[in-house]
Amino acid sequence: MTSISTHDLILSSARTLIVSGGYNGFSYADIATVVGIRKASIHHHFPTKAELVRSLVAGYRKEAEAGLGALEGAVADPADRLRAYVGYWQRCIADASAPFCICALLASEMPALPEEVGAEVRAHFRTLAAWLRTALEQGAGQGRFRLERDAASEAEGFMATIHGAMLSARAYGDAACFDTITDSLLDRLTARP
Amino acid sequence: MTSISTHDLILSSARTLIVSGGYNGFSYADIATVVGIRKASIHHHFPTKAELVRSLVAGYRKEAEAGLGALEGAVADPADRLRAYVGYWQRCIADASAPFCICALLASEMPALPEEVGAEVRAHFRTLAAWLRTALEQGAGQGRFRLERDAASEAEGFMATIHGAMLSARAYGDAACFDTITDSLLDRLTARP
DNA sequence: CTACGTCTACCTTCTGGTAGGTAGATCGTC
DNA sequence: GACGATCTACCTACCAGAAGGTAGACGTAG
Repeated sequence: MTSISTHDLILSSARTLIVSGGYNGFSYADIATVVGIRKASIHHHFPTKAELVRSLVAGYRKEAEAGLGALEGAVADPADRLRAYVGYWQRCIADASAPFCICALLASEMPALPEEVGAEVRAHFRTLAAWLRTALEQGAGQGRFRLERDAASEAEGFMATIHGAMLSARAYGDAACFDTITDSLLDRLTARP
Repeated sequence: MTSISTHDLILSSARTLIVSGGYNGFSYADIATVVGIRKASIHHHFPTKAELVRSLVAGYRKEAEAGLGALEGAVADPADRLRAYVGYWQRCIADASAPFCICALLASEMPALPEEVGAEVRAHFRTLAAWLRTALEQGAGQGRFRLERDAASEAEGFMATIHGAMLSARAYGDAACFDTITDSLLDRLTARP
Protein backbone atom coordinates (compact mmCIF):
# COMPACT_ATOMS: atom_id res chain seq x y z
CA MET A 1 0.00 0.00 0.00
CA THR A 2 1.52 3.25 -1.17
CA SER A 3 0.75 6.19 1.07
CA ILE A 4 -0.26 9.50 -0.45
CA SER A 5 2.61 11.95 -0.81
CA THR A 6 2.80 14.99 1.44
CA HIS A 7 2.70 17.12 -1.69
CA ASP A 8 -0.74 15.75 -2.54
CA LEU A 9 -1.94 15.90 1.04
CA ILE A 10 -1.14 19.61 1.09
CA LEU A 11 -3.02 20.14 -2.16
CA SER A 12 -6.07 18.22 -1.11
CA SER A 13 -6.35 19.86 2.29
CA ALA A 14 -5.87 23.27 0.66
CA ARG A 15 -8.66 22.40 -1.72
CA THR A 16 -11.04 21.59 1.10
CA LEU A 17 -10.10 24.77 2.94
CA ILE A 18 -10.41 27.01 -0.11
CA VAL A 19 -13.85 25.60 -0.94
CA SER A 20 -15.12 26.83 2.37
CA GLY A 21 -13.63 30.31 2.52
CA GLY A 22 -11.82 31.34 -0.65
CA TYR A 23 -8.28 32.56 -1.19
CA ASN A 24 -8.03 34.69 1.93
CA GLY A 25 -10.03 32.24 3.99
CA PHE A 26 -7.20 29.88 4.83
CA SER A 27 -3.55 30.07 5.85
CA TYR A 28 -0.41 27.95 5.77
CA ALA A 29 -1.01 27.31 9.45
CA ASP A 30 -4.42 25.78 8.70
CA ILE A 31 -2.92 23.39 6.17
CA ALA A 32 -0.07 22.51 8.51
CA THR A 33 -2.54 21.53 11.21
CA VAL A 34 -4.59 19.33 8.90
CA VAL A 35 -1.63 17.61 7.24
CA GLY A 36 0.32 17.27 10.48
CA ILE A 37 3.55 18.98 9.46
CA ARG A 38 5.07 22.37 10.23
CA LYS A 39 4.25 25.54 8.36
CA ALA A 40 7.81 25.85 7.03
CA SER A 41 7.63 22.42 5.44
CA ILE A 42 4.84 23.59 3.15
CA HIS A 43 7.21 26.15 1.69
CA HIS A 44 9.48 23.28 0.69
CA HIS A 45 6.73 22.00 -1.60
CA PHE A 46 5.16 25.32 -2.62
CA PRO A 47 7.35 28.41 -2.32
CA THR A 48 4.47 30.88 -2.03
CA LYS A 49 0.76 30.84 -1.37
CA ALA A 50 0.03 32.17 -4.85
CA GLU A 51 1.98 29.29 -6.37
CA LEU A 52 0.23 26.76 -4.14
CA VAL A 53 -3.19 27.97 -5.21
CA ARG A 54 -2.18 28.30 -8.86
CA SER A 55 -0.95 24.73 -8.81
CA LEU A 56 -4.11 23.62 -7.02
CA VAL A 57 -6.36 25.25 -9.61
CA ALA A 58 -4.23 23.88 -12.45
CA GLY A 59 -4.70 20.37 -11.02
CA TYR A 60 -8.42 20.99 -10.63
CA ARG A 61 -8.66 22.10 -14.23
CA LYS A 62 -6.82 19.02 -15.43
CA GLU A 63 -9.19 16.78 -13.48
CA ALA A 64 -12.18 18.67 -14.80
CA GLU A 65 -10.99 18.46 -18.39
CA ALA A 66 -10.35 14.75 -18.00
CA GLY A 67 -13.78 14.21 -16.45
CA LEU A 68 -15.60 16.23 -19.07
CA GLY A 69 -13.65 14.51 -21.84
CA ALA A 70 -14.50 11.09 -20.44
CA LEU A 71 -18.17 12.06 -20.28
CA GLU A 72 -18.06 13.11 -23.91
CA GLY A 73 -16.68 9.72 -24.86
CA ALA A 74 -18.95 7.66 -22.65
CA VAL A 75 -22.31 9.38 -23.05
CA ALA A 76 -23.38 9.79 -26.67
CA ASP A 77 -26.68 11.58 -26.04
CA PRO A 78 -26.00 15.28 -25.32
CA ALA A 79 -29.01 15.53 -23.02
CA ASP A 80 -27.81 12.62 -20.90
CA ARG A 81 -24.34 14.13 -20.92
CA LEU A 82 -25.56 17.40 -19.49
CA ARG A 83 -27.65 15.45 -17.01
CA ALA A 84 -24.54 13.53 -15.94
CA TYR A 85 -22.58 16.76 -15.50
CA VAL A 86 -25.32 18.32 -13.40
CA GLY A 87 -25.76 15.06 -11.48
CA TYR A 88 -22.11 15.14 -10.52
CA TRP A 89 -22.56 18.49 -8.81
CA GLN A 90 -25.87 17.46 -7.28
CA ARG A 91 -24.04 14.64 -5.52
CA CYS A 92 -21.11 16.83 -4.47
CA ILE A 93 -23.49 19.31 -2.93
CA ALA A 94 -25.84 16.75 -1.38
CA ASP A 95 -23.07 14.89 0.46
CA ALA A 96 -21.21 18.17 1.14
CA SER A 97 -17.97 16.52 -0.04
CA ALA A 98 -17.03 19.49 -2.21
CA PRO A 99 -20.07 21.69 -2.31
CA PHE A 100 -18.68 24.39 -4.60
CA CYS A 101 -16.61 24.69 -7.74
CA ILE A 102 -13.35 26.30 -6.63
CA CYS A 103 -13.13 28.29 -9.84
CA ALA A 104 -16.60 29.72 -9.38
CA LEU A 105 -15.66 30.65 -5.83
CA LEU A 106 -12.37 32.23 -6.84
CA ALA A 107 -14.07 34.11 -9.68
CA SER A 108 -16.01 36.09 -7.12
CA GLU A 109 -12.73 37.27 -5.57
CA MET A 110 -11.12 37.92 -8.96
CA PRO A 111 -9.94 41.51 -8.34
CA ALA A 112 -8.13 40.42 -5.17
CA LEU A 113 -6.45 37.36 -6.67
CA PRO A 114 -2.81 37.05 -7.76
CA GLU A 115 -2.73 37.36 -11.55
CA GLU A 116 -1.45 33.78 -12.09
CA VAL A 117 -4.41 32.38 -10.19
CA GLY A 118 -6.86 34.61 -12.03
CA ALA A 119 -5.58 33.33 -15.35
CA GLU A 120 -6.23 29.71 -14.35
CA VAL A 121 -9.74 30.58 -13.22
CA ARG A 122 -10.47 32.35 -16.51
CA ALA A 123 -9.19 29.34 -18.41
CA HIS A 124 -11.52 27.01 -16.52
CA PHE A 125 -14.52 29.15 -17.41
CA ARG A 126 -13.54 29.00 -21.07
CA THR A 127 -13.04 25.24 -21.00
CA LEU A 128 -16.36 24.58 -19.33
CA ALA A 129 -18.26 26.97 -21.61
CA ALA A 130 -16.74 25.32 -24.68
CA TRP A 131 -17.67 21.84 -23.45
CA LEU A 132 -21.25 22.91 -22.77
CA ARG A 133 -21.44 24.59 -26.16
CA THR A 134 -20.42 21.36 -27.89
CA ALA A 135 -23.11 19.42 -26.08
CA LEU A 136 -25.73 22.02 -26.94
CA GLU A 137 -24.70 22.15 -30.58
CA GLN A 138 -24.86 18.40 -30.90
CA GLY A 139 -28.24 18.26 -29.22
CA ALA A 140 -29.58 21.03 -31.44
CA GLY A 141 -28.23 19.29 -34.53
CA GLN A 142 -30.09 16.13 -33.54
CA GLY A 143 -33.28 18.10 -32.98
CA ARG A 144 -33.05 17.08 -29.34
CA PHE A 145 -32.79 20.62 -27.92
CA ARG A 146 -34.55 23.77 -28.84
CA LEU A 147 -32.10 26.66 -28.64
CA GLU A 148 -33.37 30.20 -28.73
CA ARG A 149 -29.95 31.73 -29.25
CA ASP A 150 -26.61 30.64 -30.66
CA ALA A 151 -25.08 27.72 -28.82
CA ALA A 152 -22.25 29.82 -27.37
CA SER A 153 -24.66 32.21 -25.62
CA GLU A 154 -26.83 29.35 -24.43
CA ALA A 155 -23.75 27.66 -23.01
CA GLU A 156 -22.81 30.80 -21.08
CA GLY A 157 -26.34 31.00 -19.75
CA PHE A 158 -26.29 27.35 -18.73
CA MET A 159 -22.99 27.75 -16.91
CA ALA A 160 -24.17 30.91 -15.16
CA THR A 161 -27.29 29.18 -13.90
CA ILE A 162 -25.26 26.27 -12.52
CA HIS A 163 -22.90 28.62 -10.70
CA GLY A 164 -25.73 30.75 -9.42
CA ALA A 165 -27.50 27.63 -8.17
CA MET A 166 -24.39 26.74 -6.14
CA LEU A 167 -24.50 30.22 -4.66
CA SER A 168 -28.18 29.88 -3.74
CA ALA A 169 -27.70 26.44 -2.19
CA ARG A 170 -24.97 27.96 -0.05
CA ALA A 171 -26.92 31.08 0.85
CA TYR A 172 -30.01 29.09 1.92
CA GLY A 173 -27.96 26.25 3.39
CA ASP A 174 -30.18 23.97 1.34
CA ALA A 175 -28.73 21.44 -1.09
CA ALA A 176 -32.15 20.70 -2.59
CA CYS A 177 -32.26 24.26 -3.92
CA PHE A 178 -29.50 23.37 -6.38
CA ASP A 179 -31.52 20.42 -7.64
CA THR A 180 -34.68 22.46 -8.15
CA ILE A 181 -32.90 25.06 -10.25
CA THR A 182 -30.82 22.64 -12.30
CA ASP A 183 -33.66 20.20 -12.92
CA SER A 184 -35.79 22.91 -14.47
CA LEU A 185 -32.76 24.10 -16.45
CA LEU A 186 -32.43 20.63 -18.00
CA ASP A 187 -36.17 20.19 -18.49
CA ARG A 188 -36.44 23.41 -20.41
CA LEU A 189 -33.76 22.30 -22.85
CA THR A 190 -35.17 18.88 -23.53
CA ALA A 191 -38.83 19.88 -23.63
CA ARG A 192 -40.26 19.56 -27.14
CA PRO A 193 -40.71 22.87 -28.99
CA MET B 1 -23.59 71.82 2.24
CA THR B 2 -23.80 69.04 4.78
CA SER B 3 -20.79 66.77 4.75
CA ILE B 4 -21.32 63.02 4.91
CA SER B 5 -20.86 61.55 8.37
CA THR B 6 -17.78 59.50 9.16
CA HIS B 7 -20.11 56.65 10.02
CA ASP B 8 -21.42 56.60 6.45
CA LEU B 9 -17.98 57.14 4.94
CA ILE B 10 -16.78 54.02 6.75
CA LEU B 11 -19.74 52.04 5.49
CA SER B 12 -19.41 53.14 1.91
CA SER B 13 -15.68 52.55 1.72
CA ALA B 14 -16.16 49.14 3.34
CA ARG B 15 -18.78 48.39 0.71
CA THR B 16 -16.39 49.21 -2.11
CA LEU B 17 -13.64 47.15 -0.53
CA ILE B 18 -15.85 44.14 0.17
CA VAL B 19 -17.15 44.12 -3.39
CA SER B 20 -13.66 43.55 -4.64
CA GLY B 21 -12.40 40.88 -2.26
CA GLY B 22 -15.05 39.59 0.10
CA TYR B 23 -15.11 39.45 3.91
CA ASN B 24 -11.49 38.46 4.37
CA GLY B 25 -10.32 40.64 1.52
CA PHE B 26 -10.23 43.91 3.44
CA SER B 27 -9.14 45.16 6.85
CA TYR B 28 -9.76 48.03 9.26
CA ALA B 29 -6.45 49.44 8.09
CA ASP B 30 -7.71 49.58 4.51
CA ILE B 31 -10.81 51.49 5.53
CA ALA B 32 -8.78 53.84 7.72
CA THR B 33 -6.56 54.73 4.77
CA VAL B 34 -9.48 55.45 2.46
CA VAL B 35 -11.52 57.45 4.96
CA GLY B 36 -8.50 59.27 6.33
CA ILE B 37 -8.87 58.43 10.01
CA ARG B 38 -7.07 56.01 12.34
CA LYS B 39 -7.93 52.35 12.74
CA ALA B 40 -9.00 52.84 16.34
CA SER B 41 -11.59 55.45 15.34
CA ILE B 42 -13.45 52.86 13.32
CA HIS B 43 -14.01 50.83 16.47
CA HIS B 44 -15.79 53.84 17.94
CA HIS B 45 -18.43 53.49 15.21
CA PHE B 46 -18.39 49.71 14.77
CA PRO B 47 -17.06 47.68 17.71
CA THR B 48 -16.13 44.62 15.63
CA LYS B 49 -15.61 43.72 12.02
CA ALA B 50 -18.51 41.29 12.12
CA GLU B 51 -20.80 44.07 13.35
CA LEU B 52 -19.51 46.46 10.69
CA VAL B 53 -20.24 44.00 7.92
CA ARG B 54 -23.58 42.98 9.39
CA SER B 55 -24.60 46.60 9.56
CA LEU B 56 -23.31 47.13 6.02
CA VAL B 57 -25.33 44.25 4.65
CA ALA B 58 -28.38 45.34 6.61
CA GLY B 59 -28.13 48.78 4.99
CA TYR B 60 -27.66 47.20 1.60
CA ARG B 61 -30.76 45.09 2.12
CA LYS B 62 -32.77 48.13 3.13
CA GLU B 63 -31.67 50.00 0.01
CA ALA B 64 -32.43 46.98 -2.15
CA GLU B 65 -35.88 46.52 -0.63
CA ALA B 66 -36.62 50.20 -1.14
CA GLY B 67 -35.40 50.08 -4.74
CA LEU B 68 -37.33 46.94 -5.57
CA GLY B 69 -40.42 48.31 -3.89
CA ALA B 70 -40.17 51.55 -5.84
CA LEU B 71 -39.83 49.60 -9.07
CA GLU B 72 -42.94 47.65 -8.23
CA GLY B 73 -44.86 50.86 -7.77
CA ALA B 74 -43.45 52.67 -10.78
CA VAL B 75 -43.40 49.96 -13.43
CA ALA B 76 -46.72 48.24 -13.91
CA ASP B 77 -45.67 45.79 -16.60
CA PRO B 78 -43.84 42.84 -14.97
CA ALA B 79 -41.63 42.34 -18.04
CA ASP B 80 -40.48 45.95 -17.99
CA ARG B 81 -39.96 45.64 -14.26
CA LEU B 82 -37.61 42.70 -14.64
CA ARG B 83 -35.91 44.54 -17.47
CA ALA B 84 -35.40 47.54 -15.20
CA TYR B 85 -33.93 45.34 -12.48
CA VAL B 86 -31.53 43.67 -14.88
CA GLY B 87 -30.71 47.02 -16.46
CA TYR B 88 -29.68 48.36 -13.08
CA TRP B 89 -27.04 45.67 -12.78
CA GLN B 90 -25.98 46.03 -16.37
CA ARG B 91 -25.14 49.66 -15.65
CA CYS B 92 -23.38 48.86 -12.35
CA ILE B 93 -21.20 46.31 -14.10
CA ALA B 94 -20.59 48.35 -17.25
CA ASP B 95 -19.33 51.41 -15.37
CA ALA B 96 -17.63 49.22 -12.74
CA SER B 97 -19.16 51.35 -10.00
CA ALA B 98 -20.30 48.31 -7.99
CA PRO B 99 -19.82 45.35 -10.26
CA PHE B 100 -21.13 42.69 -7.89
CA CYS B 101 -23.98 42.16 -5.47
CA ILE B 102 -22.33 42.01 -2.05
CA CYS B 103 -24.78 39.36 -0.89
CA ALA B 104 -23.98 37.12 -3.85
CA LEU B 105 -20.30 37.58 -3.10
CA LEU B 106 -20.70 36.87 0.61
CA ALA B 107 -22.87 33.83 -0.15
CA SER B 108 -19.86 32.16 -1.72
CA GLU B 109 -17.95 32.54 1.56
CA MET B 110 -20.92 31.50 3.67
CA PRO B 111 -19.20 28.77 5.74
CA ALA B 112 -16.47 31.22 6.77
CA LEU B 113 -18.82 34.08 7.68
CA PRO B 114 -19.88 35.16 11.17
CA GLU B 115 -23.37 33.83 11.78
CA GLU B 116 -24.95 37.30 12.04
CA VAL B 117 -23.65 38.21 8.60
CA GLY B 118 -24.76 34.92 7.12
CA ALA B 119 -28.28 35.52 8.38
CA GLU B 120 -28.47 38.89 6.61
CA VAL B 121 -27.21 37.35 3.38
CA ARG B 122 -29.80 34.59 3.57
CA ALA B 123 -32.51 37.18 4.17
CA HIS B 124 -31.49 39.11 1.07
CA PHE B 125 -31.74 36.00 -1.07
CA ARG B 126 -35.26 35.39 0.24
CA THR B 127 -36.32 38.98 -0.36
CA LEU B 128 -35.02 39.06 -3.90
CA ALA B 129 -36.49 35.65 -4.75
CA ALA B 130 -39.88 36.74 -3.41
CA TRP B 131 -39.82 39.97 -5.44
CA LEU B 132 -38.93 38.09 -8.61
CA ARG B 133 -41.66 35.57 -7.91
CA THR B 134 -44.27 38.28 -7.65
CA ALA B 135 -43.21 39.76 -10.97
CA LEU B 136 -43.29 36.34 -12.62
CA GLU B 137 -46.69 35.51 -11.17
CA GLN B 138 -48.15 38.79 -12.33
CA GLY B 139 -46.69 38.34 -15.80
CA ALA B 140 -47.99 34.80 -16.02
CA GLY B 141 -51.44 35.94 -14.85
CA GLN B 142 -51.51 38.51 -17.64
CA GLY B 143 -50.44 35.87 -20.16
CA ARG B 144 -47.30 37.91 -20.69
CA PHE B 145 -44.86 35.18 -19.60
CA ARG B 146 -44.83 31.49 -20.26
CA LEU B 147 -43.68 29.70 -17.14
CA GLU B 148 -42.70 26.06 -17.33
CA ARG B 149 -42.62 25.57 -13.59
CA ASP B 150 -44.21 27.16 -10.56
CA ALA B 151 -43.32 30.83 -10.17
CA ALA B 152 -41.24 30.18 -7.05
CA SER B 153 -38.89 27.78 -8.86
CA GLU B 154 -38.67 30.05 -11.89
CA ALA B 155 -37.78 32.94 -9.60
CA GLU B 156 -34.95 30.92 -8.04
CA GLY B 157 -33.69 30.04 -11.49
CA PHE B 158 -33.87 33.65 -12.61
CA MET B 159 -31.91 34.84 -9.57
CA ALA B 160 -29.30 32.09 -10.00
CA THR B 161 -28.73 33.07 -13.61
CA ILE B 162 -28.25 36.72 -12.67
CA HIS B 163 -25.75 35.83 -9.96
CA GLY B 164 -23.92 33.38 -12.21
CA ALA B 165 -23.74 36.03 -14.91
CA MET B 166 -22.01 38.38 -12.46
CA LEU B 167 -19.53 35.61 -11.74
CA SER B 168 -18.85 35.05 -15.44
CA ALA B 169 -18.42 38.75 -16.16
CA ARG B 170 -15.85 38.83 -13.39
CA ALA B 171 -14.07 35.65 -14.46
CA TYR B 172 -13.76 36.81 -18.07
CA GLY B 173 -13.17 40.43 -17.13
CA ASP B 174 -15.89 41.25 -19.62
CA ALA B 175 -18.93 43.30 -18.67
CA ALA B 176 -20.68 42.48 -21.97
CA CYS B 177 -20.87 38.85 -20.89
CA PHE B 178 -23.40 39.81 -18.24
CA ASP B 179 -25.57 41.52 -20.86
CA THR B 180 -25.51 38.54 -23.22
CA ILE B 181 -26.66 36.14 -20.54
CA THR B 182 -29.29 38.37 -19.02
CA ASP B 183 -30.71 39.55 -22.34
CA SER B 184 -31.41 36.00 -23.40
CA LEU B 185 -32.85 35.28 -19.96
CA LEU B 186 -35.37 38.10 -20.44
CA ASP B 187 -36.07 37.22 -24.06
CA ARG B 188 -36.93 33.66 -23.18
CA LEU B 189 -39.52 34.80 -20.65
CA THR B 190 -41.25 37.28 -22.90
CA ALA B 191 -41.16 35.19 -26.07
CA ARG B 192 -44.65 34.09 -27.10
CA PRO B 193 -45.47 30.42 -26.42
C1' DC C 1 -19.88 70.13 32.24
C1' DT C 2 -20.69 66.67 29.28
C1' DA C 3 -20.79 63.88 25.28
C1' DC C 4 -18.72 62.77 21.30
C1' DG C 5 -15.29 61.88 17.99
C1' DT C 6 -10.75 61.32 17.26
C1' DC C 7 -6.23 60.55 18.57
C1' DT C 8 -1.70 58.05 20.28
C1' DA C 9 0.03 54.12 22.02
C1' DC C 10 -0.19 49.65 22.81
C1' DC C 11 -1.55 44.47 22.93
C1' DT C 12 -1.98 39.73 21.17
C1' DT C 13 -2.28 36.72 17.64
C1' DC C 14 -1.74 35.50 13.12
C1' DT C 15 0.27 36.22 8.48
C1' DG C 16 3.41 34.61 4.67
C1' DG C 17 8.05 33.85 4.44
C1' DT C 18 13.25 32.97 5.58
C1' DA C 19 17.59 30.95 7.62
C1' DG C 20 19.90 27.29 8.83
C1' DG C 21 20.20 22.72 10.30
C1' DT C 22 19.48 17.42 10.48
C1' DA C 23 18.33 12.52 9.47
C1' DG C 24 17.98 9.46 5.93
C1' DA C 25 17.87 7.90 1.13
C1' DT C 26 20.46 7.78 -3.27
C1' DC C 27 24.32 8.62 -5.91
C1' DG C 28 28.85 8.15 -8.49
C1' DT C 29 33.45 6.63 -7.91
C1' DC C 30 37.23 4.15 -6.46
C1' DG D 1 31.38 -3.03 -1.10
C1' DA D 2 32.98 1.37 1.04
C1' DC D 3 33.50 6.50 0.67
C1' DG D 4 31.92 10.76 0.63
C1' DA D 5 28.73 13.99 -1.93
C1' DT D 6 24.40 15.34 -2.94
C1' DC D 7 19.43 15.44 -2.57
C1' DT D 8 14.93 15.20 -0.17
C1' DA D 9 11.81 16.12 3.27
C1' DC D 10 11.35 17.73 7.16
C1' DC D 11 12.54 20.39 11.45
C1' DT D 12 13.30 24.64 14.98
C1' DA D 13 13.66 29.29 15.40
C1' DC D 14 12.96 33.48 13.81
C1' DC D 15 11.27 37.85 11.23
C1' DA D 16 8.55 41.95 9.87
C1' DG D 17 4.32 43.30 9.18
C1' DA D 18 -0.64 43.02 9.39
C1' DA D 19 -4.71 41.45 11.75
C1' DG D 20 -8.56 42.82 15.05
C1' DG D 21 -8.97 45.06 19.21
C1' DT D 22 -8.29 47.98 23.81
C1' DA D 23 -7.17 51.93 27.13
C1' DG D 24 -6.98 56.28 28.00
C1' DA D 25 -5.94 61.19 26.85
C1' DC D 26 -7.37 65.32 24.30
C1' DG D 27 -10.06 68.81 22.01
C1' DT D 28 -14.24 70.73 20.67
C1' DA D 29 -19.29 71.74 20.28
C1' DG D 30 -23.50 72.10 22.61
